[in-house]
Amino acid sequence: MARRKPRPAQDAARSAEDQAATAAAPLKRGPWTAEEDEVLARFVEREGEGRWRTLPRRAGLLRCGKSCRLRWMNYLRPDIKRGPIADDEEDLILRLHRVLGNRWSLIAGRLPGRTDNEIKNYWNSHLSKKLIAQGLDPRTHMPLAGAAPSRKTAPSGRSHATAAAPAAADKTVAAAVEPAGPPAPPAVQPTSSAAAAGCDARDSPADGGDDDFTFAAPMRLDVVPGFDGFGDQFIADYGAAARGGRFDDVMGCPMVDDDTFTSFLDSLVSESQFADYLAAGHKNDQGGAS
DNA sequence: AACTTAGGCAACCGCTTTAAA
DNA sequence: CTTTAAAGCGGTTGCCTAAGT
Repeated sequence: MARRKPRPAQDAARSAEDQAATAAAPLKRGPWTAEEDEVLARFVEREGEGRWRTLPRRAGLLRCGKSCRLRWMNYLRPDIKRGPIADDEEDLILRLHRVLGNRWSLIAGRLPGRTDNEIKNYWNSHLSKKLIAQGLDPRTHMPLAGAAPSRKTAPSGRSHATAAAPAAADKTVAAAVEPAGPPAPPAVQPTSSAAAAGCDARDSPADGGDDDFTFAAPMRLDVVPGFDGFGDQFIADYGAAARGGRFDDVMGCPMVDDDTFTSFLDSLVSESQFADYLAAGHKNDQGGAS
């Protein structure tokens, strides 16, 4: 692989606020040192998370706030789980990805101690290749051979450069998947401008979690084993949601609410839990979630 | 042993959303 | 209502290193 040239000095690309926040101090980039880690960890433990923009100045770090937040979230947080992804975690990632697509933060939210970045990297470097080796399209989880050619799915609906320039880590995947031709529609094809504009599964910072959910992207619930009926309703709901609404206000009908969806995600932890979930009567949730 | 290639992963970037002013 | 700050997200980049030649 041709090694990429080091990035040019990108201070010009830094946001104005970042520059202002650091008051002309040259920002340090690249890998964090142990000393920086210690300063940041101590500061966050003392002052708490938040106010990332001004944190570097207050903590005496020559980093931008974004960098500090990322370092804390992905590496320094005390609840980060170290070590390789276990088999059951891998299985759960696969299940969740099959339903959620590239919503790494949502997937990470179901794997305690794992970060979205870690899962994203693991997916790109391991799992996508594993699926390809199994003859499955890593984006749709559908068979590659004989399957309708897959769309360059951009689940978030705002994949700026993705379609034109696949990530380096994804080049193999793209090469393996792309030649098939024109894309296939996702299971739920959003058609409205709202969907096209990218209603996102982004969590609200205020609620701090993944229990506040809107959709724009393909949801592959039809490929979830044992998803007859219940899945149809989910898909219908998601389709409606994707067309601009939320679960509880789409078309004026009682829809699957956020708690139900959260419950469903929880059920993906294992086949047995999923079976329990269905057995517990959630098939009826479509009529009116509690 | 020297060099090249490819994989893994940490870090960065651009963008969007939300809340506060 | 508008503007701005803060936070978060997914995609992308590039460094490091193991494996291959």
